Amino acid sequence: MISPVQTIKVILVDDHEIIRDGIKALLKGAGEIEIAGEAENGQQAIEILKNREVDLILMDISMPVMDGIDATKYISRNFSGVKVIVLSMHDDESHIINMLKAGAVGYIFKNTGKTRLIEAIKTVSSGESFFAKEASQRIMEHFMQNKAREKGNGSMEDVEHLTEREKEVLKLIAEEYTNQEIANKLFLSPRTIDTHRRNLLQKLRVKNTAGLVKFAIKCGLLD
Amino acid sequence: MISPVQTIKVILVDDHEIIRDGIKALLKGAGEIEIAGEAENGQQAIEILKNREVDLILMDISMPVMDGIDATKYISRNFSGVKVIVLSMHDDESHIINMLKAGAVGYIFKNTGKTRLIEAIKTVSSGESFFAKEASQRIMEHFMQNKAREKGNGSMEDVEHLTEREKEVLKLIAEEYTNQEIANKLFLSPRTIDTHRRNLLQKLRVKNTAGLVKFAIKCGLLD
DNA sequence: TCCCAACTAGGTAAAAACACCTAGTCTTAT
DNA sequence: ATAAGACTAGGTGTTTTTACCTAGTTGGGA
Repeated sequence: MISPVQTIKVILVDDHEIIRDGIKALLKGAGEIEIAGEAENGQQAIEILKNREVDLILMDISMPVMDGIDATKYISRNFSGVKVIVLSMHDDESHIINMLKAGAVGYIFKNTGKTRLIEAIKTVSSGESFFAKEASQRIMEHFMQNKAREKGNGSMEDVEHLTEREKEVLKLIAEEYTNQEIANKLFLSPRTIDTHRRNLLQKLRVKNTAGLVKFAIKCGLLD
Repeated sequence: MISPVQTIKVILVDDHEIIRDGIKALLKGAGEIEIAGEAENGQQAIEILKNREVDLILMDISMPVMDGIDATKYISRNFSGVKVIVLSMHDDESHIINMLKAGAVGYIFKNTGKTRLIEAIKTVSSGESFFAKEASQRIMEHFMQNKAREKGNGSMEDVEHLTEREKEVLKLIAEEYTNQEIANKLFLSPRTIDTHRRNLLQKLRVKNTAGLVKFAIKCGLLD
């Protein structure tokens, strides 16, 4: 049986010793939390996990050798019992979302107070997730704008300027046919397809086949 | 000045009176939490918001007249200071993700204990988010597998066989870069990119750049 | 009638992609 | 210790795409 006042074994992962010391000082008073180790990068953190029993990791993002994203990705796949809380200075969406995708279940900032930090550790340790205000907001924005993008369309006006023939050619390009093959299908010269192709590149203001295909998909020219 | 022991004004939204009473009983002891109102559906909840000052809403999902998803959507857009915690019986991904998209910043279950409930209210009230264990897991699953679903297409399992480098190159190809440009970005030889490209063509069983781009979009490597 | 836009097609070149090939280094797993 | 896979990169050659030209035909509208 697990005692209800079981200590939470935490390791700190950050390449700045001063920050690690600061966190240690903050957690000194909290009786149920035990600092079970420290690491300067993701690699070292994983080494510790192999040898010690750990409940939770406070993980920085930017670190040499192995950064927090890769480390978290590895840990969440290979040590599924270990929770990762990101302890970051960055509140930009990409960092937050990347850490979420990597498997982090908490995200707090380095200016967080003692009470919040302990609250976060206990919350995550009991299976919930804990995202600080700014992190929450970014996650929300990510979800919302995703939804907005589903119906909104970027440069959709451009499709209006395409002729029927051009749309036909564009569709076949996106279906992986070469100019020669398209010419055969449409009973035209390959040079004609080439001309259509160049006009498409210009009208849609894209660089190459990749851009054409993306546009074709965006306009729903394919199934 | 706002007092540090400001009470949190909460309203309960659920179409079952018994459940509302249960919650009220649970929150009786918590001094800093005040039940500022009750509603049987989203419509009523919004009416209350127009007349009273409210900090937080405990919101059910399935309700007559106006369900929790629509209500939360409206509230998060029109009463941005009001936090919504979902109080649900459902732990399936679609409910959780839909409420997230609607703007909920907390998700707990109806079998949650008193301590957890109060913890959740305080956490959300202070600007953080609070997701119960199962909700966290579903959110993680959603992020991880993300576009990995949509299994109607035969080739989706192919993405598993791509290496990190290959996915990186594929992404850049879809972003309209040439091999030379990709090589410069990654500090590699153009021939290496060429090799990756050919391996991608083979692994994904597509004919050319168009096929690569379509695959990249299909498995969400872009955006 | 005349003009315009769409569609067609060719010349010439360069750049890029595609096709087979080999092969070294490095890490990880057995 | 060995095998396997990832990542790297080169050789050689063909096919395709991209670029910058010109230019003829057609059908519909001013």
